[in-house]
Amino acid sequence: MTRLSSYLLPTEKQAPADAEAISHKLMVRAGLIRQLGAGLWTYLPAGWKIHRKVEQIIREEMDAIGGQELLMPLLNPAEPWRRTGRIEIDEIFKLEDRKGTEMVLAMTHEEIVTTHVAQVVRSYRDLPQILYQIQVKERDEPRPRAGVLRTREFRMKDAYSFDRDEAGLDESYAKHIVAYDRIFDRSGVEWYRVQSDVGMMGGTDAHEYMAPCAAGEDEVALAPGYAANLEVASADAQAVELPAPLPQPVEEHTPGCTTVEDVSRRLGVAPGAVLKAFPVIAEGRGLVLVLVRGDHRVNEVKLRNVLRANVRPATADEFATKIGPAGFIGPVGANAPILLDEAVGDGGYVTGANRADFHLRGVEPGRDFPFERADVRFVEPGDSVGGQPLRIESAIEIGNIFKLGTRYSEALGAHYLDESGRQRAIVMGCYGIGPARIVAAAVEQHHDEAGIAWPRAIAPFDVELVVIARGETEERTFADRLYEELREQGLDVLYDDRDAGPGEKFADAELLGAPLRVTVGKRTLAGGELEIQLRRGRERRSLPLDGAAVAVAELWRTLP
RNA sequence: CGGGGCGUGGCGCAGCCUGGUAGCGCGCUCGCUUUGGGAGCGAGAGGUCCCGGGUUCGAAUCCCGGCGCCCCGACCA
Repeated sequence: MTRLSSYLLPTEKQAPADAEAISHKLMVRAGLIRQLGAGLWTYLPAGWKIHRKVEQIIREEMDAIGGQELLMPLLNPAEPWRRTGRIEIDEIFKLEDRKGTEMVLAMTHEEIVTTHVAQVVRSYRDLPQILYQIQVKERDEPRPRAGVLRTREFRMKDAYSFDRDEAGLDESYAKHIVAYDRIFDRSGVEWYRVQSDVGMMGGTDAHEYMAPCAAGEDEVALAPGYAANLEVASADAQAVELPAPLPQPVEEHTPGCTTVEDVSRRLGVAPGAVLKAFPVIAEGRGLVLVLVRGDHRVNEVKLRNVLRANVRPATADEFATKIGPAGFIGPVGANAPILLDEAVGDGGYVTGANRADFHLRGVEPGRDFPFERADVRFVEPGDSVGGQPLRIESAIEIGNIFKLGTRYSEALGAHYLDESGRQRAIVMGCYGIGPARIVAAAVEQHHDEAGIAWPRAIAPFDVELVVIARGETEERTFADRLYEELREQGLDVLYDDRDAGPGEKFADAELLGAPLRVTVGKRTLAGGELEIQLRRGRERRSLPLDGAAVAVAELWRTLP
């Protein structure tokens, strides 16, 4: 029974002054969410309905691949977090109980689920397992932002797979791909599954699910048949025109030219014909000189993965003696290993001369300096993959899947005995989805100047029924009956029975964004036709009064 | 963590510079009128001006300290 006259749906004409993201503005204006503090949001009834619809889709698809739902405490003893070393993470909320025992608020549940599995699983016969929950997570984010997109408390579907070996993990991983593809398809958002960084934590494979939209915090590189997080994306660079080769490097006076732009202009060569020198300190390895084309940028995530070590830019002091003065450094004569980006083709380049106010022309990799080659640059729009042009879009990360391996099982003693009686570590995967981000992404992707246009599957209501009449009138009697008939058709109907004018009702209906609006007024009864508005595109249609409820239900089933 | 901005009825804002009755629009309550795209008239309710301290006869306003929130960047296991 959802009559708007008695339903808590506080809509606003004006967005909160401090809101920036569209989903933030519209979700507040539509009466779905209210803020309590930085990164802390209450879901009001209609907003919570949407969230629950998304959760239900997730449940159904997780169950379909054999996932078993459980529930683990949010409040955790610190001990398992200490055993995996993650107690050190700044984002973890830490507290003490009255006895002074250290506790943490879980930001995810690898430690806890693995602790239980370690206690319970003994034999290879107990594996594999897929366990999941939909539970609150707490993260002390340095900067919560954009409404519900990045919060300090949020619900997350987190799943964990436990397998006998890598082959088993591959199967569990593949199952999650099936489930996730279906979840995001059913939710009605546009999404891409992209390769992502596995990080330094021993993971072997990882993908993220990305929903393109302006408010996104991530960037994805997309080409037909290719999708990757910008952090790890690879592509073929556009060719660059190089000057004619020289028999040996020639020094040029370039006073004050410390940027690629300065140098390329002064020497009259394309920025891509200059080599950008980027000295870094690799943990446990020391100074490395990274070279990329002047029109490219060094990607520190790829660099870290290539060097298998944490990397930071070197300071001028750290490279002054081994290489040269800041602003004029280059590979020729550098006393440091050189990593040359794969996009640097054969030919003569301009590089720093390792002498203040001078550059070298005609420097050829190999002939003039030794190097190792690696792919360490960011891809750029206009690069290509398999001959197809690459584009870069911002996106919201709505899910991720990750092959963990044995990092947690080893730290927490999750072992089993195999067929030959040998003790082995359980091989794990973890799989997350943020339902709130699906909701926000749906708003970002599906809205217009009037408000939200929900995908049918996650809309707060299937139909909003608007009656234009006050008091006991013929229209209202008709609308009351139609309301019941629509409900009998299985539709979830919001009935705007308020004593308000038509303009206000229409505006609120379009703001809230149910896929269909049905209007009953004088005009309806006089004309013998019911007016229907499809929210997407605000297209209007008419249906005969006779059998209207059935026709509305049929129309609803055809919507995206 | 670096940079910037903002805290005044439910929402959006003015007032602050130059100290002296807290104001506007929307919303809310009551009455009458109005009813197919955010109505009209009239009468009302509602504010510790973020908090603490200081200056002053007097502080929303000036000074000091704190807190909160937002945006950009860094970070995001």
